[in-house]
Amino acid sequence: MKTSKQSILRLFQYRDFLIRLKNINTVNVFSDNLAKDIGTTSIQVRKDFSLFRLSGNKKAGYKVSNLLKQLDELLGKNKKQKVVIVGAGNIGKALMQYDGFYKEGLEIAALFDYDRRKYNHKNNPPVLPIEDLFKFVSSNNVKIGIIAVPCKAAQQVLDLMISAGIKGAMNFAPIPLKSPKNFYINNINLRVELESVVYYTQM
Amino acid sequence: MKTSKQSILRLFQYRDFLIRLKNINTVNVFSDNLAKDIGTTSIQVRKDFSLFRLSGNKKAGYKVSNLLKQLDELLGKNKKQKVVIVGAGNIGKALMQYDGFYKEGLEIAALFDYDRRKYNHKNNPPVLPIEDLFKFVSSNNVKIGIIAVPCKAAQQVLDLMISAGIKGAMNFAPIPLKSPKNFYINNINLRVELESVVYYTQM
DNA sequence: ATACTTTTGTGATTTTTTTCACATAAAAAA
DNA sequence: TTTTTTATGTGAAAAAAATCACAAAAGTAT
Repeated sequence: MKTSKQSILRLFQYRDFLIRLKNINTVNVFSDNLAKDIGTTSIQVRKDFSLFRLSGNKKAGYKVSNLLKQLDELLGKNKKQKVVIVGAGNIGKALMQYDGFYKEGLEIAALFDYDRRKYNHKNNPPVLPIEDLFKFVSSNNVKIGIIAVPCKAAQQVLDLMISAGIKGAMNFAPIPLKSPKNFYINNINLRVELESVVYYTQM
Repeated sequence: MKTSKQSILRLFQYRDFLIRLKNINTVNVFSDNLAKDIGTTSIQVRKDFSLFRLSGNKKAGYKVSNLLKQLDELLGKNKKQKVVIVGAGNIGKALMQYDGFYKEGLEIAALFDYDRRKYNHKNNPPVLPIEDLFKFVSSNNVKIGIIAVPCKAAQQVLDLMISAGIKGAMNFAPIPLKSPKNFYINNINLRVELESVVYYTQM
């Protein structure tokens, strides 16, 4: 099958919209509606679906619940995934408190920090000492990590995650990290993102 | 000139690395070093430079300070840019406290919120009532905004920003927003980013 | 029942982005 | 000095992604 990174990202966005539609009891949706919502064209939407063998009904569009079910299957959204966050600063806390994750099968299982003043074993999720990460990750079979620590600690945190058995991470430290080929890392550099807004605004 | 969105984003990343190199007094850099750092190839780096007429020295690579100067010019990093954040929650505060912006000519001029308990006129940057946004933006000539409010308020905030004269925004609300063609909006959907990590980890 | 309209689905085409291949220059070595 | 080695720079080629063009199906109108 000929897939692409771009279309997979869009599938997640379509799914997001479909969930919103389902919540307001919308039954049918057209490729054009999906396109408008995520800011692309209906041709792109249908092409994406075509690549993944997702089909609708001529003239009648797509059934929201049906399409959603197929996307869930395709994107592996039927299994719950545990996630750990390292760094209980503002970004870590923002992600911890974001209740949208849980609905999407993403469970923030725990936060970890170097600063003992931030420990909170009774919170849900708990904030634990970084020393506990290795044990927690292996005994809870966690595969996903989020790095929300300052630059200088980021590589060290990633190495620890890898050694503990984590397979993919989202990194907020604005510095590229080294990881093995079979490890997937998604670098989110908010400064660069903001800088690019400035750039395009000046165009 | 044949440019591309992708290469512009990379130029910002190269620049990031060059700043780090300059800070440790590195004088020369090779395309291969730049490539390794941002996770691409040296061919890509040279191609990017070629597109923007950035040149180095055969066999001796590039002069860090010289390249940085050229990138600053190219990316419009010589002018200071004021930025306002709407939403003084965790994400808003995380961005406010991130001191990396200031060094990059990005000044968080003020935060705005609907919740009066969050107001703090004496803080730097101040946290002001949303009602003050229009006046603040127009009198301070702010062109960039950051939307860090819940979904339901996001479109309203964007409309307000647009009416006040803001030209580009970074949006953290996980819902696509409508804006005119001449407005640049960078949607950051952290949930989708995390979901894609999970997806690629399962591959 | 037939024509018309709307929407999906996809091969073909175009555009964009990345990679290749190699000419060219400069430094280092012989 | 001449050769070799190591980088850059870029047109050409390949790959990836987006768009086009149009067939096909299904609903609506006549």
